Amino acid sequence: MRPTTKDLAQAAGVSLATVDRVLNDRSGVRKHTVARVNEAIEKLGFTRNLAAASLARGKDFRFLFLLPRRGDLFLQGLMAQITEANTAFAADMIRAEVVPISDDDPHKIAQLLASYTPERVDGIAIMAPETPQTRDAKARLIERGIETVSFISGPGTSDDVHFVGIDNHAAGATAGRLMGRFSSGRAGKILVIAETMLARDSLERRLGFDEVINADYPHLTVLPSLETYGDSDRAARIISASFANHRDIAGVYIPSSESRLPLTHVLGQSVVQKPVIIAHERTPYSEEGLRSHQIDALITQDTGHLVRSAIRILRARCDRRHILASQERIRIEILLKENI
Amino acid sequence: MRPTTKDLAQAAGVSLATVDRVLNDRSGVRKHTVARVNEAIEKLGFTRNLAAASLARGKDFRFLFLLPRRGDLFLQGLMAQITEANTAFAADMIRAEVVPISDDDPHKIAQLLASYTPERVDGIAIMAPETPQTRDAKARLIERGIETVSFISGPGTSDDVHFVGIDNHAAGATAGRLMGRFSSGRAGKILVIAETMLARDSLERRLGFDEVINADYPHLTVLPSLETYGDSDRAARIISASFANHRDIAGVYIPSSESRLPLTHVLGQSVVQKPVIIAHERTPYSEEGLRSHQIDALITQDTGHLVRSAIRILRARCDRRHILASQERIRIEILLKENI
DNA sequence: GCATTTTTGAGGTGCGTACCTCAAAACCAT
DNA sequence: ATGGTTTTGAGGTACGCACCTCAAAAATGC
Repeated sequence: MRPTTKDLAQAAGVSLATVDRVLNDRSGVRKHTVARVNEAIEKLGFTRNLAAASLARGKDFRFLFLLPRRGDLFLQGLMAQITEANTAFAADMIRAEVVPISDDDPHKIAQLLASYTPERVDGIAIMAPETPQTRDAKARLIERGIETVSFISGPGTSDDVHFVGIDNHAAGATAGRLMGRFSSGRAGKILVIAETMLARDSLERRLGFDEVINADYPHLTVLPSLETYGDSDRAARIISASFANHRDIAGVYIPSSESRLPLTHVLGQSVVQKPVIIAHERTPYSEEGLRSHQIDALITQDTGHLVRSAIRILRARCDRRHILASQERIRIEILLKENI
Repeated sequence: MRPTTKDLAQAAGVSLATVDRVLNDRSGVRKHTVARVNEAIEKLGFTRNLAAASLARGKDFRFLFLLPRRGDLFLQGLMAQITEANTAFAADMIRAEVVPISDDDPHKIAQLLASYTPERVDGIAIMAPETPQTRDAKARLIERGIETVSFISGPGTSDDVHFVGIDNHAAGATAGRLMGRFSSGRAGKILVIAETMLARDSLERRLGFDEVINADYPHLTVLPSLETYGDSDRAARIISASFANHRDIAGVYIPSSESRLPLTHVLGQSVVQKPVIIAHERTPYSEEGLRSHQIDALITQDTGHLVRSAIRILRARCDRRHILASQERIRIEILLKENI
């Protein structure tokens, strides 16, 4: 049978109360005694029974996901995953809710963060660009005892908060490698179409992409990024112009998570030879594009994994429990038609 | 606050004892009453507090992983993951142990399975080819109340047991697609080197591989599979012979999880143009091959995910709890140097 | 309507931990 | 040694549920 706190107390020659004080590092125990208890923990291989602990604590956890308000397919998928995770984690006394934010207004976000109290919220996953304002607000949240993780949107330089997401530079490099290898030595231009290059993710992806293309595929030239700003008319105009200017477009790379708008306009162009098309994120639209051979490859991150990982990390930090790093690492996935 | 069994009893107008009988479907409750309780569950949105339940039950779970005795790098990695999972799941009262088996002796495996009793073992993950003997043995295990899952090695036709692993046909097809696209229109032969084609995984992968190559890359010809039987001398001989016979080897595909042996001999050949090399599974060796550009792509499955998924499924089935399918789906991953 | 069977209620115990109180013991400086 | 402070012990309650017993109530068969 597994050792309990009683066994621990006996082995360490102290009382249950003292064991409890050590386990939940409460004050009022001499260093010497703490050491004795810890030795006993080692010796017996004691592991806290989390079931009993969370039962005794009688606490339930409330986590928030602060997500950009604009509801593209990727974000919709993300929200669906949060709903699903909610039912899955219900048994663990965990609820997760989505809070829509305007990710372009750091001041407002900081204000929102400042409004949360530990009584109502235990942890927050934030998908927003890192700014001085939000960084400060996060620091103050932690002081108040609310855990935070950076979600999907780029890792801050601050190491004190976890980041749940992928290395976008590497993701771009992966796209670059595929573009190079898929284009079969054919010389030409590469079109890069983003929603906006102000977004850090797109920027980093482009850097990684360029690095690989420039290093290993000299016959390919990456054109300056086009930005749609989410505007269909504008997208139609600039994409058509690019195809008119360059007769030798060998590939199209779409670093944004929203690929639908740029893709519809790219696919509408008449071309001699179909360019290699690589986009990011799995959505019903992009998946269909892959199936019908319109898209050649997708670089994705598993949204279900992202959500569950964020929740697990927040939960573990609430109990200052150890995190299993290998489980929480989000991988850069490559999707072809065959392994959808 | 979350509703408890007391709230349920009150809402349904029955006693706690009856609620308990319904929840743990014990006998002796009229259909009518069961329905009333279930309605109350719906209405209140009651969820069993698993922490309390598993605490009250006071049970700990013991799961076994029956893995082939031969200890190649892939299996070593798998075992490391089981050890790691063990510490991670300790808090949930779950222990996992590895039992080495000879996967070529169905009779012995069936015998081993027959020796397990529900008192000592709660669930078993079995990595072995499906045979009539093992299938029967599994069925008898389930009758005795021991849960089983098929692990990595091919899904049986029987739907009553879960399968934790990838679709090997699709994995082979993915490899085929990459081979076709990476070989840049260059015509030639494709060498397939397996440990043995008696293994169902290798067979299915090869089928998927051929399907794609034959359909979309007519300039590539897939040669009959070479089998090393894990013998280094034999590998050296047959691989050298193949390279001598065919001057135009454009690619090498290694469907087995053990890629070290075939690869060392392939890399030793002197060739005019380096063939595209695609292998399976991430090991320290194959990872290094990817880094040093010796291997062009790896098709892998996440061993950590495999192990945790098997444990979660066994655990859920012990409590006849619902399984979150999306979390347990093992993906076919593509690894390039950039997204290692 | 009777005896018999089935269903239900009431109540208890225990799981391993958290957290509380109060008193006793050990330690410390003077 | 004295008083004051810190550390420890003993004991309790509570958490939500599983599982048990025994008696009462209800349904059933004849």
